[in-house]
Amino acid sequence: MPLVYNEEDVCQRLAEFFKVMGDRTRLRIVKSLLDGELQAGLIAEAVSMEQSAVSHQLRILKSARLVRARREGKAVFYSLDDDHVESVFRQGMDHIMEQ
Amino acid sequence: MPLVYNEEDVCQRLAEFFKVMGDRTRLRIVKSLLDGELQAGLIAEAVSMEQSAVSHQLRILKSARLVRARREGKAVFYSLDDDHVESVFRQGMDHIMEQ
DNA sequence: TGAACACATGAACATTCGTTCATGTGAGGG
DNA sequence: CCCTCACATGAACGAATGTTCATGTGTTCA
Repeated sequence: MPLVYNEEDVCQRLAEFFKVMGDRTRLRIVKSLLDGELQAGLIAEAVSMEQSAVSHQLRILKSARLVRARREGKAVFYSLDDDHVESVFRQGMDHIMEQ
Repeated sequence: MPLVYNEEDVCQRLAEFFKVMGDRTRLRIVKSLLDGELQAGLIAEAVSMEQSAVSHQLRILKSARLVRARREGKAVFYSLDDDHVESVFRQGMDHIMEQ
């Protein structure tokens, strides 16, 4: 894997990242994780959605490295993967609040 | 228009914003505008795409207030609408460059 | 006014996406 | 072992998305 990506690859990968952020359900999940890790079931409760739908979205968030999972017995805990996710979330808020 | 939005609305509007950022073509357009305004035709040239396709995407970017347009004679010049667009772009880069 | 240029827009099409429903998997308790 | 709990996954369906092709709009200049 090269250290420097060409413009095409960068925009492609960046687009994939933002595409994952570009869904209301996934953003509500991310939002529910801003204060720390949460058990999968509680996330579903927090966003008032079916467990299955949330699980599908968690899978997408995990594949894109926006969240990470940790198993503890029967439960699985999810948390934001790195600080940039929160940064982007908040910068986006700043943008939509403007004007 | 209220000053404070409820969580649902925020995530909805935020998702719409990121959805617009979540396309390779549009990101390449945004990228081409990082250094300042550019004539529509030159943007199409910069991203090596048909004028029509770029125009459609510019429309979407403009509706979402990511870019703004300025007409000067026959030409139309586009530029990023506010600094948050660039901030989000760069924060996104930081994220995908990590690891 | 009419031709040329720069750009916008509408229809149509293939593709992608998110949800639901049904079922699968893995861990713990009895 | 078998049942239950917590979560994951696959198929399928309707909805949304991005491009192309054809055409429309608006501005300049002869």
